[in-house]
Amino acid sequence: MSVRQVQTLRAFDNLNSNSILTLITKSTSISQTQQVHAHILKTGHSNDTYFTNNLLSLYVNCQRFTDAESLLHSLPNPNIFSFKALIHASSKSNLFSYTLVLFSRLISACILPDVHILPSAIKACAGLSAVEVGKQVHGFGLTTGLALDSFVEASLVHMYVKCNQLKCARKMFDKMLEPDLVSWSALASGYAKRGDVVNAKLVFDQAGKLGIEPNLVSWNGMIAGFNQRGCYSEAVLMFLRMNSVGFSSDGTSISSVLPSIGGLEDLKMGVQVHCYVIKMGLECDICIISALIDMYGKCRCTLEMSRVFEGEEEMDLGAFNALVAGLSRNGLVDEAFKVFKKFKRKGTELNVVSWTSMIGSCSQHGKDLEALEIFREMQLARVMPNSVTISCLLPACGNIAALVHGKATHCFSLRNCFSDDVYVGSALIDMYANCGRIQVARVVFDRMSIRNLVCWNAMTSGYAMHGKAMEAIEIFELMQRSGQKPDFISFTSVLSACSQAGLIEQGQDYFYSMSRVHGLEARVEHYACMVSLLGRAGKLKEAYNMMSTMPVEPDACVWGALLSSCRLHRNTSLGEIAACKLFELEPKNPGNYILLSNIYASNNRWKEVDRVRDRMKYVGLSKNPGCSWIEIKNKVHMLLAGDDLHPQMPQIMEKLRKFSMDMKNSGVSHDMDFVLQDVEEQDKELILCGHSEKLAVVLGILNTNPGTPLSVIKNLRICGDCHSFIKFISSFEGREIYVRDANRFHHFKEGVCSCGDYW
DNA sequence: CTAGGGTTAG
Repeated sequence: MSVRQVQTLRAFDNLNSNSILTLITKSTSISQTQQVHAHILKTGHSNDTYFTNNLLSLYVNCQRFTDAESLLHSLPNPNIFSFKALIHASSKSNLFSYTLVLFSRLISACILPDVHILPSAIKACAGLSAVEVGKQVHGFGLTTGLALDSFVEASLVHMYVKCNQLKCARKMFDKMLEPDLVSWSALASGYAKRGDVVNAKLVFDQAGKLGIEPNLVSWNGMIAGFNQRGCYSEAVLMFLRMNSVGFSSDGTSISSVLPSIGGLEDLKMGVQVHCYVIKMGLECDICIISALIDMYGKCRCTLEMSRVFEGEEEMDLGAFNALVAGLSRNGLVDEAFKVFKKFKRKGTELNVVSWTSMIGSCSQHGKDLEALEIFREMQLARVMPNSVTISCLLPACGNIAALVHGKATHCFSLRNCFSDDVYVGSALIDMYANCGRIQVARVVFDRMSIRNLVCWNAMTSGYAMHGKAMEAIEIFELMQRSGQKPDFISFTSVLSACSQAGLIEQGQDYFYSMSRVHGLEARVEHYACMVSLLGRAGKLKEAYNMMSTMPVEPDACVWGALLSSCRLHRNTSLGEIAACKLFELEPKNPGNYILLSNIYASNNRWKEVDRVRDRMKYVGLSKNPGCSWIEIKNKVHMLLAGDDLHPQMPQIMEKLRKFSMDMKNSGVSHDMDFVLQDVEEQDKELILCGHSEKLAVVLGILNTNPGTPLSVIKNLRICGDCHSFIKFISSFEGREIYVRDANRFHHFKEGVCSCGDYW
């Protein structure tokens, strides 16, 4: 003990206890508190509730909750004041569970709480989202009459808003004798946060009638609420309205409205707000900087975005995260990765958002292996992933059919209780479907307690991509019966399922119900499904006619669906029209040339096959190793199609034999053996064409043949439909396979992948 | 004892 402390203690000796307490009640120094404690013990006041309560408050002031707690325990007869300070302080320090423990101990000690303690307990319920406990406290307040206090009423409104029980909050608010500004603000912004635009506006516009004058916080709460819920235009309108009634926006208003401006991609307004920020000298506010970067990123102004970032002196993680997200949003994944690596090297402590946005950026841009690698690094860096991280990582596993990693990620989310999240659930369904495990996808789907549109769509499209049309339709119908309205994506999946199953009438009914029943205007991908639906059934003319009635110009997917159907039905005239258009739209896609040459070959028109080959060379596809193999591919196609009944089969076979000879002479192997031999050549691109089911069988053979080291194929391109692909992937039972073919997944996502489509 | 408002990842 220092000399000074001894002197202080001596000084205390000369004072009576009362004067000590009045002298240092406001003390926050722990040493002084301990000295007083020593003095109380010495002077024999330790059993005196009055003195101990005051001492307890001193410990609370010093944030020494454990010391205060042991004092509380030592008291033989605690009273309301013994609890008061601890309850208030613990609630203020967000130690909500402790607050509720203290509150229940108070009740068990038969001490009646007062109107000051109740709000703290209610605040704790709000903080814990413990609405059931909150209701009990409310009930207690009603029976004791304490709930009539305006502070208590206001805190109840707040609690119900925080617990998302807006109906209770509204009832409580309407019952208040003197509705106050704070409760009113909380209620209105609560509605906004929930996306209930109607009620938010209703309550907000009640202000005048209630004699409430909105202040800056009220306006900001509304803007932030609408922004959080994605009601971008409402947020911007609030911001404009606020300015028009003479409120000048502060940093909070700006950082809340900027993401909405970005969401609306309203660059003009974004720039205006940026100017205002500079004028008001707010450009040093880190939240505003992050929001500005985010806004410019969403408005596709990557240059301006980087300039705002570079102008910043102190490196802020939020700004860095916004920059990475902005770069990746604009397709500049490599740039994003560079920035990410630079900051990692610098030793910047990256948080979950940084890691997650980098993982998401990779998995969305075909860098799936990198996404998995970054996830591994993230764990090494001991940053705890959350449900968003998992929902970004799962598509990476699905994209490359990395079932082992997908399962590991699933286990990870089970261990960490992320699997209840709807986004994680949907991503799991998608991943299992992409890995050929549709039954597992269904189990995940069935186990979900809450389902949103994304889950239903994932399950429907999963079944559709597996060719399980009846199941896809069943899910689609179940979704509507459960009260979930379908959107564009739901229809794409169900139409694609109908097309695969040849359910023409049902598909047409769904198609027309889109606008008639659901008020959805059919998009180009829906037309592609319809063309495929009709075309597959041999109604090529009808399909072609439908294309001419489309409100939008048919794109490559629609023409591709027609060309595939033409190949299926060996229709040269329409096939030529479709191919001609496709050569214009995507001259570098070898699949279109292959399909057309298949049509010619199946009609025994070999001169035209040669012409297509020349054309391929002309557009620069001759370097494509697949190009010189076109005859073989045709041959494989014919063999697999098993088209023995083809009227010109003998001639075709003759021609094929000749091709085979040529191939042999030029050193290229032929027949079924070619498939097995060629895969042993490293780095070869292997292209397989064929009718889906037959192709799937071949791929199965190929894959299970012990002498076939499939791992040596660096580029495998399959011209088949989704059945074959799925079959291919699922035949790798227990083995890991990585498939990189962004094109295929693009088509999958669009949902127009149909029989014979090329990807 | 004095409540209500901010950025970035799906």
